Amino acid sequence: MAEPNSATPLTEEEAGPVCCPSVLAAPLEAVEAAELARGFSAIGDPVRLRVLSMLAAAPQGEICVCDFVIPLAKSQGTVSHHLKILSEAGLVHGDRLGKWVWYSLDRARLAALRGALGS
Amino acid sequence: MAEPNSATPLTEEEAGPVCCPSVLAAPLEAVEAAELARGFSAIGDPVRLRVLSMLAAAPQGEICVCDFVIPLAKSQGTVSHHLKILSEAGLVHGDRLGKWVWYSLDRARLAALRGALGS
DNA sequence: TCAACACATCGATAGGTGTCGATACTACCC
DNA sequence: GGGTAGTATCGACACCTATCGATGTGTTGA
Repeated sequence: MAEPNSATPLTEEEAGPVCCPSVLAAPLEAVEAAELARGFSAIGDPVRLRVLSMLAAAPQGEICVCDFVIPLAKSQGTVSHHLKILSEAGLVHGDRLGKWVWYSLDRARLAALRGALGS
Repeated sequence: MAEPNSATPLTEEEAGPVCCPSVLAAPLEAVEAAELARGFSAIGDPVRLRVLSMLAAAPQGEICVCDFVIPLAKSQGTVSHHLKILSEAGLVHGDRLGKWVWYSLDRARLAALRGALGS
């Protein structure tokens, strides 16, 4: 377990300053990797991806919880659960307006995850 | 559970042809969402993100399994497990050369996932 | 042929996750 | 204030997943 490789990886300076950790820039430290992994695992679920795509396509930019239930074919509790995960990942935000909570997409956060996957 | 919204989402034609499903293009169908979710859940793990970043930064573009074990601080069996998941997601490829298996990054596949997150 | 090494696979286990139904919380309206 | 409706949370359950150690598989070299 010693013959191959052994070339030293790029240092932080060689790879440029770390603004937003990128998978392609330099070997990720465990902490950076954990942070990014939380974001990607949030979108690593088909229901949550559909939530994001529905929000992205919503003409007025936001959708209330109740209008997710039928299209997603999930119980209201399950929908709320997924929205909470997306919210904690910073991908969506919920605004209470009367009885309803309107969720909207955080495109900047999504772009940040996208940026971590390339240049 | 009926008052808000009810604006019809964009049809497939209005949103353009579907080449590679994108989260931002149009509401994802369950099948498309499941396909994308498999890719994103593959990179939704800190160990696998570190594998990808190590491969991206490798001067010769490939790393053998044995050289992941110490940096990742995981057992050889666990490393092999993660490489299999990445391989099944099409994100890495392994080439056997003698006793060693050299893994390399599939940048096109990574770019495809990146593309699904934006334009 | 046999020993040594690299890698994959297996079995077991602890912890995480998606899901539901039920319940609690919040806001509106009569 | 009480009923109604939308949302969040809880408890329970089945399933998945990350991890390890052990074992199996394939390759090299003596």
